[in-house]
Formats: sequence, structure tokens, C-alpha cells
Amino acid sequence: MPRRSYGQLCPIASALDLVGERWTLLVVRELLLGPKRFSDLQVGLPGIGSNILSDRLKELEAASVVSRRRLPPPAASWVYELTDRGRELGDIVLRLGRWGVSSPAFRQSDGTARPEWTVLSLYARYDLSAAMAGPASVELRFGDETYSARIDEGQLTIGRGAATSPDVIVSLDHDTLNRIFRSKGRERNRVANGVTIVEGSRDAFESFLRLFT
Amino acid sequence: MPRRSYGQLCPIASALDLVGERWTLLVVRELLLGPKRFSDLQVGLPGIGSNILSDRLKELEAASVVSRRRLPPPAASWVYELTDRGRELGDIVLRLGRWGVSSPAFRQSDGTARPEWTVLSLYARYDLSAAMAGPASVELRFGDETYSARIDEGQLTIGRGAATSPDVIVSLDHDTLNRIFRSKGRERNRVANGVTIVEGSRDAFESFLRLFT
DNA sequence: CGGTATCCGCAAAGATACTG
DNA sequence: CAGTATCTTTGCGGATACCG
Repeated sequence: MPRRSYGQLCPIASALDLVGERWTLLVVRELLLGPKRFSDLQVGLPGIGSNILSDRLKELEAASVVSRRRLPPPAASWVYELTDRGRELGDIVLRLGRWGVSSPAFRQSDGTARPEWTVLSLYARYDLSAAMAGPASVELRFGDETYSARIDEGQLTIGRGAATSPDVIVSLDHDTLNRIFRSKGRERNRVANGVTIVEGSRDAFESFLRLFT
Repeated sequence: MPRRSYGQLCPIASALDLVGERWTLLVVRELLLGPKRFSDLQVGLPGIGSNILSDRLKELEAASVVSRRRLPPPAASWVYELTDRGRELGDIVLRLGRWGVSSPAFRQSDGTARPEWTVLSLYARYDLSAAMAGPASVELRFGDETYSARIDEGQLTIGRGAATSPDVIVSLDHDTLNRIFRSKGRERNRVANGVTIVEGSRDAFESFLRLFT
């Protein structure tokens, strides 16, 4: 059974043959911050259905976007991670996010909210022109989920897990972070007061926030 | 009737809600080189079905990606064209093409071939590092279809229609252009001998080709 | 735990006929 | 030419049952 294709001799159509189906690019999004297990992917893709996720992962593997790897003992479970080609595609997915974040539809949208998505949206909100200011490394804690953001030579990098030698560590809930980004200027600092500073100064955190629109 | 949505508070998911459905990004591709009428879009999207195209155009209009405009008399028909937001999305579509052109699946693919797609693939094949060399302006004629490619300060721009003060004008069929890109080095020049030089020198055309991988 | 396989209902896609 | 209307087909969502 041949997979459905546009049947066009065109690089764009060919790319969409590989990754243009429903859910596929969201699977890539889920892997942007590092490898995940099947069940973690399910959590990050509410409503997908295990059969569809299974199909998509096989397709992505066939397209050399994702690879399946066994975790070293004692974990001994399987994880999916982006290949080099997958990370290239990931850049495009992030650009799509940058496009989406400035859309009226996004501002008015609501739905399931997850800390990881909002943290990922830092890539979309990051303002190159504002760089240089602010601390280089921030750790964000949402309950038991921890993320780190680092700015190095104007380049933003986000990861899962604790930061190494962070300038600021904050603890917050994801609703607060969302409200921070929906506000701006002085109002934003007011909302940001709901954030607990675990380590470092509040000023440092606020100047970090100024890097994002 | 609410359109189908991922229901996630995430810029990437939100973008895919707007333009992630089947055919949508290919409609954007079709408009990358300028406005088109409904029937021209149908020609460029073999197999789409007029109802689907109609739906997609309405959705793209609602998302402010495409605008519908009446042509001045005596033409008096409607055309669809990209808005500013649509061109931003167009950049992403071109990046997807750049990703797709380097995929094994594309190299092995066949299917419907159209001159416009292959001309568009110049964006994907353009090698920044090779710039500076070659003529700045080339006109490509395929039967009654004419395209122009211009390089200005290392920036490639492609359009429909005749070039202004071209360095080279060539006449070819789209199969020849495809074979040119499937070959490389000395072999490529051999294939390129099948191209008719209408104006300018064959050397200039060959150095133009060296800008593309 | 980490998936695969199957069934069922529905909504979107494909095909085509038709109309302003 | 520019779509709309209708009908069929297919893929998706959801549930559940199964297997290493």
C-alpha cells in the first residue's frame, strides 16, 4: 500500500509528502527539546490516538527525521529523537511558530496549555534586536518540570532539565508564564511578581523577559 | 461549524491550525511567483478538486494569508495573491523546499512535472556560497511560459514573465531543466547543451547554473 | 510499560455534475 | 471561467483488546 502522495516533481510537494500530514510536525515539535518516549509523546499530543502516533513515528523514521534508540540500562525503554535532518526540519517548525505567534488567531486562541509549549514559544518570541541585555542563563521550574534557557552570542538555546550555572532560577506555574506573555511593559512586570525567585535577582529575571515580545 | 483544530495553546499548533491541512501550503507555493486565477491554481495543483481549492482559498483568506482581488478591465476576472503575511509564510514554504530538495525521497521521486515548480526549485538549490559569480539576470522560456531569475547582492529573486535587461535568454523544455539539476559538474554542461541560447552567451548560462546545486 | 491491531462513527478529501 | 452541490471514499479519533 503506497502512502498518499501529491505525485509532483517538486521539492515542496515532496517535503509535504513526507511531513505534511496531520500531527506529523507536532511530533517533531515534541522532540525539539530532546528525546521522548512513546508515552511522553502521547502526553504532549493530546487526542492523537496511539495508532496514529505509531504510524507517524514509523513514517518519520522512514524519512530519516526521527530515530528510535534504546535507552541504556537500567532504563531499557525506547526513545525517539531527532536526527540531523530532523533538527533541520525543526528549525523550520520553529519558524512556523514565529509566524504563528504573531497571528491574531493565536492571540485569541485557547485550549490545552502545557508548560513545554510555552517554553518553546520563547524561540518564537525571542527578539534578536533586544539581545545582549539580560542574563545569559535562566532556569524555569514548573512543579516537577524544569527547563533552561541560555543566550550565547545572541543565540537562544532551550533545553529540558536544569541549567548549568544559571544567573536566575525561578519557580512558577504555566498559567503565570502565559499571562506574562499576554501582557507587556509595566503590566508584564506586575504579572511577573507572581513568579518566585529561587536564586538570583528579580531584576535579572525581568531583564530576561524583556528579550521576548 | 468550528473548523478542526488541535486545540493547543501553542504557536506552532496554532499555525498548523491555519495552514496545516492538506493542499494549503501548496496553494501558497502556487502564489509565490505572483497572483493567479482560480483556474490557473487548478492547473498548478493537479488532482485537487474545485471544492477543496475553494475551501482552502476561503480559509487562507480568513487567515489573511491570501487576498482576492478583481483584475482591472478588460480582464475583469478574480485573482488570488499573497498578503504580507502570506509572503512571510512563503519564506517558510521555500525553506521547506530547501529541506525537501536534499531528501533522498525527492531525488527518487517522479510524478507530474511543471516548469514553474522546477523554476521555483532554484530557490531551494541556490548556493549562497557560490554567489558573486555569474550573470545577474537570466530569462528562461519554456514554450509560452517565461520566467526570470535575478541575483542582486547575493539575493535571488524569481518572477513570472520576461526579465528586464537580461544577461542571457534561453529557451528550453522543462524536462531538460530537470535533467540539468539531476546531473552535476561536466555532465551537467553536456545536458545543458540541449538548451537554446536566444540571447547572450552559453558561458554566461553555464556560470549561472553553477550557482545551483 | 511500550507499543500493535482492530473496529466503529465521523469528518475531510476525492470525483464529478452542475450552475451563474 | 469561477466556483457550488452532491455523492463516494478515505483517513482520523476514540475505544478497546492484545502482546512482548
